[in-house]
Amino acid sequence: MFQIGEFSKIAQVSGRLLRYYDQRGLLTPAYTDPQSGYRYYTAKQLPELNRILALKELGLTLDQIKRMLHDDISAEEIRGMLALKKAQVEQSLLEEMARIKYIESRIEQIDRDGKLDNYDIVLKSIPSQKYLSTRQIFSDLTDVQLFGVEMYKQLPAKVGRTNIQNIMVVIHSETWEDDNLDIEIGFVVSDEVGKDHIKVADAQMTLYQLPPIAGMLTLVRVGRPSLGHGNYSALGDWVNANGYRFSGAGREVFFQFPFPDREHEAIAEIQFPVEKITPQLPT
Amino acid sequence: MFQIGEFSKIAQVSGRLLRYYDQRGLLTPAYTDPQSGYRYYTAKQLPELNRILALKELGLTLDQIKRMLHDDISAEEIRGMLALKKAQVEQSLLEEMARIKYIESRIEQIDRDGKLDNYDIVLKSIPSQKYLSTRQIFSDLTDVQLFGVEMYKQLPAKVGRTNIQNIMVVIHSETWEDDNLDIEIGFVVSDEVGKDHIKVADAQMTLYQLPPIAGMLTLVRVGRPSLGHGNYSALGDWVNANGYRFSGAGREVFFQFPFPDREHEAIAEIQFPVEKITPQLPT
DNA sequence: GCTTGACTTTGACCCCGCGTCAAACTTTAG
DNA sequence: CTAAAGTTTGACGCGGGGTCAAAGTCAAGC
Repeated sequence: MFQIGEFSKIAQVSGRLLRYYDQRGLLTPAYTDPQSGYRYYTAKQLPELNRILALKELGLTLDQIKRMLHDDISAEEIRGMLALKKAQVEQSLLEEMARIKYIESRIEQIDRDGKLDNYDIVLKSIPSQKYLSTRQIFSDLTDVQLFGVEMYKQLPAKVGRTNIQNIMVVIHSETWEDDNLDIEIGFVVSDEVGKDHIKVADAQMTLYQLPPIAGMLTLVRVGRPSLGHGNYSALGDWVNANGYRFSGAGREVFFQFPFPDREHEAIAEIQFPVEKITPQLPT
Repeated sequence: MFQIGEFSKIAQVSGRLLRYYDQRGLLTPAYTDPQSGYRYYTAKQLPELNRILALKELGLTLDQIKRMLHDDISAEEIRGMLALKKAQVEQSLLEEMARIKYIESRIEQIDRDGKLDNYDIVLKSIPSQKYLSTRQIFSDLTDVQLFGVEMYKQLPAKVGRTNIQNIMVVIHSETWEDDNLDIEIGFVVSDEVGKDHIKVADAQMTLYQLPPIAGMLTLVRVGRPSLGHGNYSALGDWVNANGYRFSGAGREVFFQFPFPDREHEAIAEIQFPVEKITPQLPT
């Protein structure tokens, strides 16, 4: 019989850990003095403790270990738990590898520019939204801007001021040609809106439900849209560096619309749906 | 100006997180109503929040991020922090890879034997210890056992009962030949022991300080030593599966010495110093 | 102006696996 | 028998918030 201190020296663990495992019901001392509360361990408990430590090393939680030790679980079930744990560790391994590449790309960016970017790229998920929009070929960006102004004038009265959220522009053009822009423009609206055919400045606007998007790469641009060309290339760099690819049309959501007299105050979030290129585990 | 709920929807984060970042001084709302305490955010704070989220994605702590944002830190310092973080992530990547191999080896072991082993292998570090021992060539294991019994009879009186810890046996033989065992046997003793030349049964015992060992692979054997041959091969499997190699002579530390009439109650910890084979990062 | 319902506030507890005190008690060596 | 060494329970802390609860505030519609 060893006192807790002696046992902890033999096993190279702290006394606190032994008390904690007692309290959690993982390793109960062979004898506990009812008067003093002193815990006494035997050498036979050393392998029991080692089993706990070995399972902990595998990354299992103490509750899982407790179940494996006390509830008699079949070898098959234990195998399953280990296989699950292995899959989880492999997953986090992939995430760590992505994190390293991401850190590397930020370091390279500092080496190139001598400072951190003034924008940051964030991967989010976007819930389903209702979108009241029209799709047209615009021959000039100014026309797009004017159409936005017109929407701000007319739509609040038609669908209710409180139902209107942000102007969103979807860029359907594959390439950017200033005089041939295939663009969808409209408002993200709340679920209450039911009317689905509304005219704004000779354009027919229709309402539909956008699907949720699990992986949406976003970047906020502050200031004149025309000054933000570097933003798009930054997104391209990001997908290359982090092992993603674009999986759909990009959008811009305007939190502050670029009204003609206040273009420099515009704030927009550039969004691109992306998907991860299936990664390979190192061998 | 957005209320916290609206802002949290735009940014796809919880309101709790925004309040928490306010409290931690990471992102203070553009305006806080002194009467009601309501927080109001502007669209310009969206990029600020995104910067925080991006840095968090890199694995930095909130305190580190706060310093990067507020204390004006040079790009060079930021680069250093990122490089440090990268090294840390690489380290934990290596550990995860080791963990996966370890889990795999346990799964294979279940597939082979249909159940979990009844022993577990644990890697510890061992502090420096004083060792009072003699090294001899024994022609028979029984002689080793009898010498141990003799030590238990004579040594407590000579160095003090409370100073004696466990019998430890170091196996210097490279190969195991039953009739030619190069073995060191003695007691681990407390630091108080000063006498360094003591005779036990015609053998001269000398005292010296064992160095600490950072990586000691251990396994507890319960029962007759002769029945524990599988233990040694299990240790060999472990080092192969986990990318280590043996780096010195093995030992056995007896928590319950195998006295001739109670061999089946013996409990010993088999110890082998090991070192990690330098691992390679995946590319 | 009032009500109602939606929103927001602060505060507290919870998670995990212990490390690290502190104050009071018990055992052990001499 | 005493002093020193060991042990007990209990509480707080960590990191990054999630998840209530109770109370206060705001905006829309009448």
